[in-house]
Amino acid sequence: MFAYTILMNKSQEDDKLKSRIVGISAFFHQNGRMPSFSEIGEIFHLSSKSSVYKAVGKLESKGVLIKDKKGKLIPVSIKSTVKVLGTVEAGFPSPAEEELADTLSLDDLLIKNREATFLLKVSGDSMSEAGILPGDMVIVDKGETPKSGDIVIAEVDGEWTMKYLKVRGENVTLILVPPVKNEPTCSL
Amino acid sequence: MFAYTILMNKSQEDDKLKSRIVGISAFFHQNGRMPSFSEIGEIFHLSSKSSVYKAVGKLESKGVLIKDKKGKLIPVSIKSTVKVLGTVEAGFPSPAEEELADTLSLDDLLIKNREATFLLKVSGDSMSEAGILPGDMVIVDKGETPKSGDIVIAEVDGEWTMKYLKVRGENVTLILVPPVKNEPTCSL
DNA sequence: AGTATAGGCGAACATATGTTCTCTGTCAAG
DNA sequence: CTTGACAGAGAACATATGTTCGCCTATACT
Repeated sequence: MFAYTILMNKSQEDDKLKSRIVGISAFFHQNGRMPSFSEIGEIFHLSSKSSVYKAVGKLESKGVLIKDKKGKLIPVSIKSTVKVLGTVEAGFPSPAEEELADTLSLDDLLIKNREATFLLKVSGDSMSEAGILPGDMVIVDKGETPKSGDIVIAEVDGEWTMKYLKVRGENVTLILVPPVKNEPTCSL
Repeated sequence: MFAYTILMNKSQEDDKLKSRIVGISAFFHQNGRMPSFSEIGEIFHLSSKSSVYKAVGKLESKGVLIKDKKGKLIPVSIKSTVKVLGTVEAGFPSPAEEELADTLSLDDLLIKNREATFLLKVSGDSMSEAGILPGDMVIVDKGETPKSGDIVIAEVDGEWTMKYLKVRGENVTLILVPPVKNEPTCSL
């Protein structure tokens, strides 16, 4: 009939918030959109929309959720999918480290200009020294203007090959955009 | 006062549909959600929701859009971000090829188990033969059970290194999942 | 004791939502 | 010229939406 509030300490409260975020995240990745307030009610096991409203407001004040000007939820940290950890030699992530892990989306990390980006498969081994082996796939951004030192895809004598772009003067219009500084490609 | 329909031939019709999909895609990537029917009306320059309903139904019959059981639009080809093309040697994509290009999301391509996937930076050069150079980032899926021949991240004498897993008998629990067959890693 | 606070329920409200209906004008085919 | 198909407008409808208010209970703090 009435609500029986179960008080909890700080860590329990954090666990509660985290599990709620996980629930919303699961809904988002399953349905391709953010849940409505009544749907959040089902996720949180709240039978009242006003309770959902308060809970969402709390999550919003913590910066986990953001609303539209129309009140609709927009995915912010929800959309990000991969946790980022340290180096391999530094040791593998412990559960404690996972808590502090930052998350990001591979799409957002690797793609700058969505319309001008392509995926190509490499068949030659001309760039094997740079870690690009035959069979790898490369992400190409043809919207960027190539800088000297970049790896570019250029037409040489009617054939397309991957080369370093070293000096100016060549009429090359397509480059391989480096998502990380000094690491000019992504092979997989 | 009334609608003046401008009839158009086949290619013009395709252009119209494509521009509408582009409009919806732009809305999705800008707002993080699919537009409502009234918002689609603004995108399509339709002042009536029923016209939007018909237009959406047409797009739906072509498989470009899919609806919930609740009538809400879910992103399908909209979410995908990168066009996939042929090999480098096969020649660079012409505008005609771009039309036929398939699109996919890097997240969906590279990540199987979202909760168990991490991003690690490589500092050693133990796997340089496989194209994994120092400074590269690798995608690790610790939810998969390693197969022989996979590249795994294992603890050897208290240190974490990347090695090939060749035979059984080692107590390794974390592997590097190969998103493409015979290409067991992604470096960038 | 009493008071305050936090979290939840339920009702109410204005608006937005998807859906269906009829109607109007334009074009192409008969 | 007539007919039918097509695309859009406009109104109507049932439901879903986000938001606000008042009331409740259980704990925490004087």
